[in-house]
Amino acid sequence: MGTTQLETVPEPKYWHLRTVLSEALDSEFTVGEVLPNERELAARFGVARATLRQALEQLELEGRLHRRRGVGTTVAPPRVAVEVGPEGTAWPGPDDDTWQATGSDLSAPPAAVATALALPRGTAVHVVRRSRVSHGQPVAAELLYVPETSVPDLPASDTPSGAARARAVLRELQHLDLTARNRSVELGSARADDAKQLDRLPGAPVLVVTTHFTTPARIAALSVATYRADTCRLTFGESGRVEIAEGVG
Amino acid sequence: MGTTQLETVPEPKYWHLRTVLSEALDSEFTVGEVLPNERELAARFGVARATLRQALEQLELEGRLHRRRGVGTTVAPPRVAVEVGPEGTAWPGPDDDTWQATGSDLSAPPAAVATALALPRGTAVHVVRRSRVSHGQPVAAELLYVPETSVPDLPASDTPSGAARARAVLRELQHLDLTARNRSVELGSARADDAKQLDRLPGAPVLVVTTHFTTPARIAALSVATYRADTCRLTFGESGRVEIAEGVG
DNA sequence: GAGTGGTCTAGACCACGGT
DNA sequence: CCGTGGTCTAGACCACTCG
Repeated sequence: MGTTQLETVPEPKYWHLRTVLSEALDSEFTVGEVLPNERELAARFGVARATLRQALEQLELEGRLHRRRGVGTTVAPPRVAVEVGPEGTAWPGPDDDTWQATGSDLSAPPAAVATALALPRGTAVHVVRRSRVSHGQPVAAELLYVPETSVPDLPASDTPSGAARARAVLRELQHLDLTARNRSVELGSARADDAKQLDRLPGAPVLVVTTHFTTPARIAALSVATYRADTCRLTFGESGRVEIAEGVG
Repeated sequence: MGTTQLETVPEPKYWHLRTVLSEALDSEFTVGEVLPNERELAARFGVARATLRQALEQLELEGRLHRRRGVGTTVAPPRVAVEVGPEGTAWPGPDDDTWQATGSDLSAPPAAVATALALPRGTAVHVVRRSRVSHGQPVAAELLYVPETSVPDLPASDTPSGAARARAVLRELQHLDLTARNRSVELGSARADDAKQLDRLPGAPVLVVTTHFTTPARIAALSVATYRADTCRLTFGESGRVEIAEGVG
């Protein structure tokens, strides 16, 4: 009878740990500070290392921690606000300040892309690779798919691939009366090449932003941009100025 | 000398497994089909169950699988396109078809919310809880924070909390000339209450959509909506019609 | 080479859904 | 009740960074 509500719902250990660590981060650590190593933390909390790691993974997913092999675990700065809409920064012009073209070639896109562009499977398109940097850190890798019919006046290039070719394609695109439509965001995991470009391991969580660029007549290009989910907050309003996060205080 | 490129970069097992399983899902399984259980799959691939689970977690993160304790692992349908912008569905009116008010009270918001609303810490605000359903499945849980000054004419209620009170607050909000601004999307993990509402476990990955609603004069309300990251694709264009995903074929 | 996080193993037990 | 996925353990070894 005298049961005084003893642990109605026994929370998983890793979840409780996450909470405890989260509060410790708020009150006892500063941005950039290095945490004790995993083996020590596990011992200190009396759990197996795997359990401790499960808690750290959560916090990394939430953008609170930054873990690097061979280095250690550090307290992450607040997420960077990255403007992706409505029609602003992601615009496919040659190097603005945020996007930098890294390469381009002419090849067959994935089947799903061909479908979206209403092209027969296996049709080659221009594939432009760009990378986005913010505050000195790489935040996004983009693949821009441009059907040949969208850039009929592209000059024959002596460099079959590379940044120069990419810029040439982007210049041609600017001649079109483009409208960005059907932007969508979903969670994904970084493929090996994206991961390398974003300085992460394969499988790292990313936010995939898909954008259709249309002319009045047809779909002129398709952009698939993968943003680091741990460090980025994607903003769509007219400014990303208003801050929500603020490490308590 | 005669080294013929033997595994230049030994891929992690779980990543390779993810790829193999992903291809198997494309070619040998149909949506809704139940996979063999984890112990069997692990044995079949000759790996420990933990490793197999790491691969399954990746696929679940990518929205390819659906795992339920006590039931099994099934092939997930393609992600649902959920419209969240620019000014459409997420509008805080009383029950439209997509949002359903579930409750409301007057209480002090988290410090970060108070800051964003430019209120002194500890100031009580109306907190309206809503839930969003799509295709019969819960996809989002929202907390809408409304300062008392935004709804001065709210009638005194005999029900101090509950759906009726929530609808009353939402009705009052409609009297204002609201504009949605500074919408942002970031990755988060579901807190215990959100998780329950979304039929997931605590810590499940979610897409957190933060929206500021402003009048010409000031910030009138703040919405924090958490969407299931595994089942949703958030769309911002004028329609979510154009499909990108299509299980190869 | 020393120290870090990343991967992997082989087991155990628990919580939940259906029968 | 049984079978499922979820949690947890105690170890081992690997890949990486840095002094």
